[in-house]
Amino acid sequence: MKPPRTGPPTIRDVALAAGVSVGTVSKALNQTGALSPDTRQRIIALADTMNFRANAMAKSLQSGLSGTIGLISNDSFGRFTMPIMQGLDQVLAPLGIGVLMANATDDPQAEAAHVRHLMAKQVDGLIVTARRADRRATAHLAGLGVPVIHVFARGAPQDLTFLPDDRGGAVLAVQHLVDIGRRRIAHVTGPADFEAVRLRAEGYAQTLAAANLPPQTPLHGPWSESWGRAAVAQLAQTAPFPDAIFCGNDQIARGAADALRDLGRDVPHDVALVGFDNWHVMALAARPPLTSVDMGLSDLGAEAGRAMARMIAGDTLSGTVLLPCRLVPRASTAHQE
Amino acid sequence: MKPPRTGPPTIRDVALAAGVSVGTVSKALNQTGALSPDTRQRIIALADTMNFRANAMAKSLQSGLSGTIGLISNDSFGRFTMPIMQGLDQVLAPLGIGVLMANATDDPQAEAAHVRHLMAKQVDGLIVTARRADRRATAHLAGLGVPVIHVFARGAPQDLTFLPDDRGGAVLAVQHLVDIGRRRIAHVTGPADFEAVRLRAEGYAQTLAAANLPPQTPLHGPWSESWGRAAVAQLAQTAPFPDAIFCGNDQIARGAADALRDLGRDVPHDVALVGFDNWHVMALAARPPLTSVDMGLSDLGAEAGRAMARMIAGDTLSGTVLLPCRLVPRASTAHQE
DNA sequence: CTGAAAGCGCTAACAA
DNA sequence: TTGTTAGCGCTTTCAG
Repeated sequence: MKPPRTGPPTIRDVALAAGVSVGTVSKALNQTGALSPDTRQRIIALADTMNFRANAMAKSLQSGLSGTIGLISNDSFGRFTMPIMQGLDQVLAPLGIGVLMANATDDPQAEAAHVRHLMAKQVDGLIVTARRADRRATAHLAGLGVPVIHVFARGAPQDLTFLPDDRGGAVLAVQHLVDIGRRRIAHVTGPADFEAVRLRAEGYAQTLAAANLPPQTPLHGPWSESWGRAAVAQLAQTAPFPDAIFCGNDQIARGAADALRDLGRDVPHDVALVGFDNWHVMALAARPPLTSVDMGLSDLGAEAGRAMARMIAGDTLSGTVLLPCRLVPRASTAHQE
Repeated sequence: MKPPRTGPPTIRDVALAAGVSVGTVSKALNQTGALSPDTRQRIIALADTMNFRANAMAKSLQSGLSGTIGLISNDSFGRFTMPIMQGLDQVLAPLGIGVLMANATDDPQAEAAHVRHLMAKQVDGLIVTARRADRRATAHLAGLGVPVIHVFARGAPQDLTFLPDDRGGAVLAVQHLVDIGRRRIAHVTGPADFEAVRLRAEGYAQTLAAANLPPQTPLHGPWSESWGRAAVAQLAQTAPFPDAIFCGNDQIARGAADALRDLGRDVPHDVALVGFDNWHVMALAARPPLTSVDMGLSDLGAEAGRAMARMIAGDTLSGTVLLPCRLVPRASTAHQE
């Protein structure tokens, strides 16, 4: 006398209950094969009342697809990763694809271990995100046998990469400053070895040139508020003082705003300010709230998700896709009467 | 003539190459069964050179365990979730357990959908994190058939919950202020409907009482910098002005620091400041850098991971575990000569 | 000490 | 239109 089966109902239980074979149930539930409409309906209804859920592991073993992808990132604060993850999940969850996270560090050794762990879990694809210094080492990502997509940080050239259009974002920002009548527009930004920094500086220079305005040499420093403050102090020593500053990120912009207030310069009246990232905790808390460039990270994630789904289905995609940025105007560039 | 097998090597390939049976390979690789030491070694070595990785899906189907758990959170910025995730992954990855993420919102409907998605992926357990308003609705988490652990936010009473010791953290903070000689210690904090807010207020009151100092009614407001500034303005209207403020989080503390500077009050000389969260982007960027209470979120995650591993193995755990907070002293309470 | 065989839950030919 | 059967890759009795 075998113990009365326990646990969730299997396809067998449904077949038994419906008085048909397992194969028939499978066909009914998957909308495949040729079945009389009413057996199909009957089985579907029955499965539903029995609360039957097909065992994902069995399906996976059968199909060779785990139905999960790996997301590997080295952005420990999650400031960039979370929005990307959100966009990703939003398109992948409805497709029945799950996202396995692995927090890597900058240690390539540890990162390789994470990749191994994810591969051992049989992920159907890998999304690689990173704080973006320049192109990162990706040796351990070669020949994995699954699609690899890079988001927000450039990866190996043969892989598909999604990036925000940094140059375009800078154009948006600087053109906005030009449009509100600013003429002496400075650029205070991050370390020069970031590709994004170079691209934004290009967008800055090119927009000024198009407007026949004098470009200024970008000021490079760390991505911090204190650098923003220091940069303003530096700017204050050389006349004429700018009437606008395009900042490389919101932290720098916020530091600049604080320093300008300490100097008695009004933002936006004396100096208009634009940041980058549209990081709400910074942009909204700053005094005044910062106009900023939004990189649309969740869109980036969503696009990567769609591409991943296609690649899992067999398409082969590669190259670099730039997604547009969006300007979010706030008080730091508000029109003055 | 069948096509020459492709794809990763299976246990069959190893068995063939080793000239033994599949069962033997399984035993060798899993350190189970009774095998002669040298066949075991030989097989292990061979599998290694063949770069054999046991198919996780087949193992899962066999064991009934997917080797993944779900992490569901509604903290869209990831500020609280990421450190928890990190601790979790740190203990779970070496155990071969992956973490599937689902970004819920506050919408219970959507959250239920996420839970269904995770359950469909056959997760072996569920970790629930949240921005913590009070005990959240958890109806959709009942009777899932897998262990559920709540981290950082209180869940259903029958589930295991890991929380930071908010009251203890507050005691640490206020005692520190007492120790550096402050006597008029105010408390500016978040909305009163957060359990954490109530607990911290209790710790505050109890520490003052123990030191024979006059307690002040906590000032409640949103978790924002602007509330920190507003609260200082409010405090400024009632003499005597405090010589220390214990703030409910780092954003409030930072707002307070800014407002105090605008008022010409020196921090820490005139007013010492302690924040909560030890959120680096706030605590370090503030002027001066903030002394803060660290909730040890990654420890919380690590503990939850260990507990989850035990529960998956069959242990049944429940109740609420409080983990200690840690005070991180910085310039905002620095000793003055 | 090792091999053979059953079976985890499901899908997909192929038969009936 | 439906049932039967052979696996997917692995573990685990049970024989030998």
